[in-house]
Amino acid sequence: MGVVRGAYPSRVSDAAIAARPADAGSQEAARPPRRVVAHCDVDAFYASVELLRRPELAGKPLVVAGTGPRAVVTTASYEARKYGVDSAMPAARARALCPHAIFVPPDFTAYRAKSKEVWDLVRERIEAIQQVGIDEAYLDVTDVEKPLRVLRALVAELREQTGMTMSVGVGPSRLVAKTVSASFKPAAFAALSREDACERFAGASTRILQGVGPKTAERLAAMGITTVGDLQRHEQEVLVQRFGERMGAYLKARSWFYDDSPVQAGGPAKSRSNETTFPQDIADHAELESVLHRLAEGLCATLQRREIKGRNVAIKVRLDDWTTVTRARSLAERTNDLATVMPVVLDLFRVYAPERPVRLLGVRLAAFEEPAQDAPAPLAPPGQLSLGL
DNA sequence: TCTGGGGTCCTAGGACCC
DNA sequence: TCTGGGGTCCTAGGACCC
Repeated sequence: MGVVRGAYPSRVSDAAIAARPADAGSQEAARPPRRVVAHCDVDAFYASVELLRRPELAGKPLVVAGTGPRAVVTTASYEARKYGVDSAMPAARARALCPHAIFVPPDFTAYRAKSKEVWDLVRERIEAIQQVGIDEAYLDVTDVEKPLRVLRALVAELREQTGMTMSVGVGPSRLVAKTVSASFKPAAFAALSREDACERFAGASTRILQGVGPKTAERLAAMGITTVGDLQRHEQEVLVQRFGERMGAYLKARSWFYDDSPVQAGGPAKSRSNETTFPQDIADHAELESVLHRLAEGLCATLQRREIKGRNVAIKVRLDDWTTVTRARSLAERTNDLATVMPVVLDLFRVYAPERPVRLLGVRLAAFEEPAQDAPAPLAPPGQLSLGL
């Protein structure tokens, strides 16, 4: 049952989506081709997986969260969200807000398995897919005939075969598609043009724009810009002054929902890390060093399993006052060997030698690529290029 | 009853080379 | 002797996303 959620638009037609600007004799060759992009987002993914396993919990507020004193909420069911519980909130606060909620520790193995089920099925239908995390993906359905019909069928099939409910937003860009699905979920199915999005979301907080996080929203608010409409009306010059050339232009473009970023599958990972937050801060360096050993061991095991080696070793230290420090060193050779990595980790830690209690430690390996051996040839021999004139 | 873990990208400054 | 300007590589911090 492809229910249209969110008040707008009550019905979108494939004909309207397919309509393209007349490109007859196109003098305006610069106009980018019109695209149709969908953003697909599984509703309350972790909580939904838990509900499948325990159907007796259906309709009850469910919170997936760790158990430690510093745990945060990973996902809350929509019943729990009614009480103000939301992702990334400290679990203790969630408990205070909704004491009768059922709290379940996360089971990432199960979520990964269900995620594979979901996206394998989507991939069978749609070629151009960019998965983002475990429960989201962008689809480029420009070349799909009757894209909305196909997407509706996909949503129905997904529900039938996997038990998951997917929200879908459609638009001419990833930005519009994402904003639509996020605004109308759960069980969203809606499409908006760029112009519609500009109108529809003009009164909404700047935070709904992907790319505007808490810090940027705060800086904007200090300038009197709290809504997307405020941002639309603001001089780009002023934005550029405050945020720099690039970010200023980016913010202005976002407010008018201009976005030409392509839907493209991400390449191989660029870094891997392993980090942990302690239930209580640790001041003892010997104890901290043994944690580093455990983290490096786990990281190296992962890299060995995946047959990846890195040249850049880094540690991360978060102090009790929340200051976060990173220290990194590049090696001559790529490695995933604990006997090579660990002395570097220890040296970085001992040179930094935190003077306050530590709440988090992390170890990271990066620079996986073979140093570019097939780099493009220089335009001219270096000798000629160098001191020209 | 403060703030997880795993990532990506951007910026800025310094070293070094030509 | 002093001058100018790029490149690249590297480190550190920060914002953002799921």
